[in-house]
Amino acid sequence: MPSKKRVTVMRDVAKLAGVSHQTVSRVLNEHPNVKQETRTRVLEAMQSLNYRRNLAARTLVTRQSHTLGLIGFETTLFGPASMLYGIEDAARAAGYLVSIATVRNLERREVLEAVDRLSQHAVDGIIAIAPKPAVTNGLLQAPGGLYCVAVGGAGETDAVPTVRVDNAAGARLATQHLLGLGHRTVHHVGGPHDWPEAQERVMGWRDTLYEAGAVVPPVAFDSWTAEWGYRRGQELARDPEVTAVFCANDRIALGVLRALHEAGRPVPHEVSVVGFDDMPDSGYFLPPLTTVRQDFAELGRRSLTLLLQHMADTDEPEAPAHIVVTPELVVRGSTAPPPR
Amino acid sequence: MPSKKRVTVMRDVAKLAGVSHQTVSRVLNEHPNVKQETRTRVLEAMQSLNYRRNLAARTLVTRQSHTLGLIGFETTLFGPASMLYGIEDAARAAGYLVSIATVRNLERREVLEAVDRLSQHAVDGIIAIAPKPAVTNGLLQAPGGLYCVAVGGAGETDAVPTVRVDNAAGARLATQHLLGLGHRTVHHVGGPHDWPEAQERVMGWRDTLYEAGAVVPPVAFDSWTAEWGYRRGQELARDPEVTAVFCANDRIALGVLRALHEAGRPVPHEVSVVGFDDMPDSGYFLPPLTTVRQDFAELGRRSLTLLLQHMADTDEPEAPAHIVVTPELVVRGSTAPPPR
DNA sequence: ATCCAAATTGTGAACGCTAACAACAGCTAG
DNA sequence: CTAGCTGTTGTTAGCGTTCACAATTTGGAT
Repeated sequence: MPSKKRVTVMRDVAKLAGVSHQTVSRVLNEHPNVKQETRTRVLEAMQSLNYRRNLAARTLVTRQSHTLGLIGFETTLFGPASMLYGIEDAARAAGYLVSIATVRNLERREVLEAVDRLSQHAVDGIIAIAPKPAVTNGLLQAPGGLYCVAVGGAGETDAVPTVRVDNAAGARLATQHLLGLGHRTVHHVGGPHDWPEAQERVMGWRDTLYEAGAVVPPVAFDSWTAEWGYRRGQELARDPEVTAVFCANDRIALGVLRALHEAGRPVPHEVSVVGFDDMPDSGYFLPPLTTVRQDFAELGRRSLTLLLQHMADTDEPEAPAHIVVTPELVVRGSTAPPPR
Repeated sequence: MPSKKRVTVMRDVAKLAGVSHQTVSRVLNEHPNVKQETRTRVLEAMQSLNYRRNLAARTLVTRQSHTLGLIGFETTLFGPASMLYGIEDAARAAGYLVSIATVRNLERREVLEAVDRLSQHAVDGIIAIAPKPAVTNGLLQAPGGLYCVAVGGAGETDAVPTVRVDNAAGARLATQHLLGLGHRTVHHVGGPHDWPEAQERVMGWRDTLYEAGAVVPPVAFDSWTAEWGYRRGQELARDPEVTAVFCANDRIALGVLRALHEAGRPVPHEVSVVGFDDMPDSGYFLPPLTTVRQDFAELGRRSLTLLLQHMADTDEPEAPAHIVVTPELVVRGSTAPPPR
């Protein structure tokens, strides 16, 4: 009963326009050698038949799907979500669709699985949000002819082109800002111990303290969560020597802020706090958070550009490029000179 | 010079296994009538040749891409991002890949464009994060045979299956909680005026006040941002009658919290505040936010289930299903009985 | 042994598109 | 007037699968 609805195909258009299917194809692909008159005739026919090209057929013969793969992790967080947004935006502008494959944990096996899934679907390239080396390494296993780019991790691997933020520079900015305000030293609340990004931030912070001849307090690592910041914040609040805290990200800072407040140590009058990321609402924390801004969307766009560029360089497999984006300090109300 | 790397195809596997290509196909698709022995022989051949099926060819003939489309809006926010996550997770489990098409603003034209893009890529179905009617309407224009589901909007349209949260019920929960604590009435800070979700929350709140015989204060609408909450919070803080504020979402609540704090009106001792959403860090606001929790990931999963189910019901185009998920109240530290 | 049904395998022919080449027009130059 | 170019169009042959059907084998039951 449900009539077999035949969809219009190239041949139908060709017949209506009185040309061969190949000419239709030429019009579709903007081949130069088509007479203006025929072109319009074909276009009209397409219009009136509401023709849409079958991309599967096209992919089959050209081996190009005009689809890009995105391997993501914890895409519910602000950072990754923004990168996804930036990537998708740029991809659409370049005529690509993006397909996503999320990994639940950053194991090599999962990454390989994601690469496999994407490559079966014939993606033309892959961008991986790759905060840990396992991802970058997994990428190397991608079948030949599949271009990959890693974004947002630390800069260890050389084999895959990467786009990343200079975390150490960001940490420097934060630390220098606090030292510049007159703090004797700066404490740090670390992220997860095994994340290169967290490590780089520690290094930038530590180096800055060294150079300034300041005491380097011990660091504790755990996670990226507010809960961790709260826990660690309670400990730091007990130590009257603590007047400045640099947190590995804004969520941790939020927890620290709460802990300090509850311990009766007003921010910024007694203790200054700096975060990292600049999430959308960090400016409305109590007090508004001074933080290091990463432009995630820009990171995403840059990675896409890099991927496309890499895909275009067919013959020259030159050394993979590495783009490093420098973050900037956003000063708000959570930092001030130390008391007295 | 770069040798034309021929990828292994079904015929290669067939030759190595000493069978016809069709038998290979049967093994691949788990057709029952294949002798156990041949099956293993074929599987071994696949393994040793590292064969991957070409999905484009398969799509061409079966007209099924095993890809689902997701139309998203502002995917950088926590809600949409979580839904995306839930959807992707469930989709993978069901053997589907998810392709995304973000729209920058919720206009009909943009939605149509997104549908078109996805349908050209031969997605088998579309899930739209559809907070406004324009999206749902746009979905109706999808070419025949393309199944669509809308998630997360308000429940107006009947033509498309939907999964949504009972916003009115959530607002009721919040309002009743505050009235139950002894507040004479509850003020509300609205979201964007033209979002059905924002409207539903207003209605749930208003109805509850009516039923309790409480005064219904005026509502102001603007956006979902902390900035708006801050602005509106400053106004409310000036009114000593205000002892309870229900915010259309957690971000607004964050702004309100800051405004109240700066105005010297302690929360919850003088003023109680309730949010909506339960974002990951709401429990670490100052004070920890009492809020209405929506399980976004679950919403995503449910929508995927609904879509698959809808796709399976080939013959019976029965009335579109509407799933309504009830949110729950999470009581934290931002609510207390009114002063005195 | 014989025959029928079921199980297993093989053989074209699509699917809708692009690539490669052939064919034909119109034009310029000799 | 003809050779040779350029611009435009048509023809044929895949791309790698699955589908429909035919062919073959197998396994009882007669």
